[in-house]
Amino acid sequence: MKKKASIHDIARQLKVSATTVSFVLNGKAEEKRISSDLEKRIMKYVRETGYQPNHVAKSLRTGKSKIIGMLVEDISDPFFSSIARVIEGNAYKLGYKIFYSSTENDGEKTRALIKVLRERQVDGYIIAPPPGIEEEVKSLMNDNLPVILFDRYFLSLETTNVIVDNFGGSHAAIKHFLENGYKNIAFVTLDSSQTQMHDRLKGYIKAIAGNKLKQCVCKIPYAMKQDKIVEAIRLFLEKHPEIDAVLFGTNYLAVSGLEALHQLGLKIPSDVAVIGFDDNTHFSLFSPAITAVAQPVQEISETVIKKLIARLSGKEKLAEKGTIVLPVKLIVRESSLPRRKK
Amino acid sequence: MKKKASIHDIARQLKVSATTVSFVLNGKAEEKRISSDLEKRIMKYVRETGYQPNHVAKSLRTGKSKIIGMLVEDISDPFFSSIARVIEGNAYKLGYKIFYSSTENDGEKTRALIKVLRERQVDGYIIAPPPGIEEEVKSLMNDNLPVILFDRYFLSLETTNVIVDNFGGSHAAIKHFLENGYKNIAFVTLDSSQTQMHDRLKGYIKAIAGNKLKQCVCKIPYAMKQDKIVEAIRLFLEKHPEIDAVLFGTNYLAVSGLEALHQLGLKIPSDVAVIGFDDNTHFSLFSPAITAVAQPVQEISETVIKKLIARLSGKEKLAEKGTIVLPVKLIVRESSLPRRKK
DNA sequence: CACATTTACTAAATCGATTTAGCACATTTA
DNA sequence: TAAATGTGCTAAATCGATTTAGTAAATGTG
Repeated sequence: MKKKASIHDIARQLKVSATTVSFVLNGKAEEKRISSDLEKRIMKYVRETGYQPNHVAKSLRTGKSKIIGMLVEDISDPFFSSIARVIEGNAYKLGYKIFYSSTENDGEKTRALIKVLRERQVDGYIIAPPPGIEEEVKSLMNDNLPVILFDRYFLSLETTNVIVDNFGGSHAAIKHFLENGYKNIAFVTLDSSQTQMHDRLKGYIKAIAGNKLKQCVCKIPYAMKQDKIVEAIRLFLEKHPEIDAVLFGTNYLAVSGLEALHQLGLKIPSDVAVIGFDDNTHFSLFSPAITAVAQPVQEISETVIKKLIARLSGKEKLAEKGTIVLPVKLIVRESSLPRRKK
Repeated sequence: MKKKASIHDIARQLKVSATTVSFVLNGKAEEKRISSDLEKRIMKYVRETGYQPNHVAKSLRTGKSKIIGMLVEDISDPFFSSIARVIEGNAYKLGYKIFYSSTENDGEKTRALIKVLRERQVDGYIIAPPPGIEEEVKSLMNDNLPVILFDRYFLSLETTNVIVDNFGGSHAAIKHFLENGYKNIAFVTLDSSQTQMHDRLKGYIKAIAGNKLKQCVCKIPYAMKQDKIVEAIRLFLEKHPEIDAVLFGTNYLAVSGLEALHQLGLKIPSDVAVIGFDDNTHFSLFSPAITAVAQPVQEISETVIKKLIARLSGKEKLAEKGTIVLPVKLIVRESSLPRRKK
């Protein structure tokens, strides 16, 4: 295992100074008045030896890392992983790498992750924050580090946020149920006060209240295991036999809910109609195919990275703080169509 | 934005040397005979000021980063993302962070990613390699860097590999079809010579040949878009109306295949029975539920991280090279049950 | 009491880059 | 011809940690 050549080794071999090599390598040959003759000689040698600068040393000196830290709730959730994927691709083109990790919506773990990212001098942060990390986010901003929050945010902080129209999404879903003749509409959501869930709940309540119907909300505790969720939803449905339609607040609640309906032998949509908040590649393959409020993954990703890069490159105009709300789209499939008469 | 305190600042404040502070911070106080009095004083001060060592500087000096680089084909594929998730969790407990990225099975992109990881001095590599990066992997090994390959590997390299019994998996799937009365069994796979696909194909061929049946293989080119795949499978099925059962070589081929069957109005399993290689959280919710060859995600993840940590901590015994083959499990659901008589 | 050993601590080198300040020589200007 | 300007390059400081090779004082030994 021979150890890697440093810029000094290069300099020694070529009988020039490390300074000169550094200038050439950073494209400052002209600016620093290095003769194009020497420049070529250095470039040639570097190319031939395959010299790779040590970026750790570079980061130490410059304080920059060309790395963006990204914290999502769960990288194995298709919503987050597809966003991560698009962001990674775009960042890559701009010379940035993405370093992502799952928070599991756990404040403690997230604090530790932010600490690690700071230690590594990442240049910017993209976070779908769990509850209770306001202080850490504020501290990042105090130190003038670029932070973009997405999916949810903190009302108490003046950050740059990229979210979707959660209120409008669930409101439209309920309206769609009503138009198709459903009247006893339940909302199965998380017991969470995070903005995205809060807004979805408000959209539901507004639509229900506006039509003088009865609210019926099932709140699933956070971090419950999949099989427990199925059980909880089953019990909820058994307790409320009048329910003829259900809006599920998240992707995985919908999946668990479908399982619960299956266990109860309830047919979709003739017994109970279903809509999921957040679409899923597979919803169209279910039978019946599941209606969903689709979030614009591509647009979310592009907006997030655009905002972050604007901050990183000092384009203050584009980088203004505030909340960007992207539209959602109700994708109507079989699971919410009018019921056949029994 | 005040700049962060360095170890020298701490030392200056306490009127001791940076050396001493470093020793204390690294738990070497006793070994280096720092009086427990001074040790406490330093620890107290560090705690109170919230001093955070600069890990970039630390990495530069020690050559270690406590970061593991992980390259998967596609982080939004549930197979890879769930493995990433488990590995991340385990590594975290051992003081390592995971830095993962998607290769898109593209050699060029992967080479670039490996380069970045090397520049950042990651301590170890976990790679699901795309074709054609033998040289890079060899180079990592030459430099004595720990590398674990998983999901697929290179026959030409003596690496540590963690894979599943691909041959056995598809062999068992075909056997299951035969036992349920299917005779014209097709295999829809990728046009790839990577080991995992190769072995799955061999398992199919062996089972078919052993029973004197006719082979019928459909090879989908790599990197084809989802809708094109659906079309290709549809054409394949139309061209071979005799097919009464299909084994799909990967998760996403199965999903596309189901869509193709749907478009052709073919019923599962009465017209065509189906098995997917690689299970999916949603397969049990499809109707009919889809039979699948399930890979032991948890076990793969644990084996990978165990092997890597063994190498990192110098436990040579545990860290021996070679290929670990984990068993797969055929999860029988409705899509492969005996057909009702027409 | 002289010498060896132990204790408690530190100065300075090092990792590999970037960057500031400036040197020596050539050329232009007044 | 002396001063000013331009050209081409480099020495040394710096980023913030770790680590080697010590030193001075206290204690132990015969």
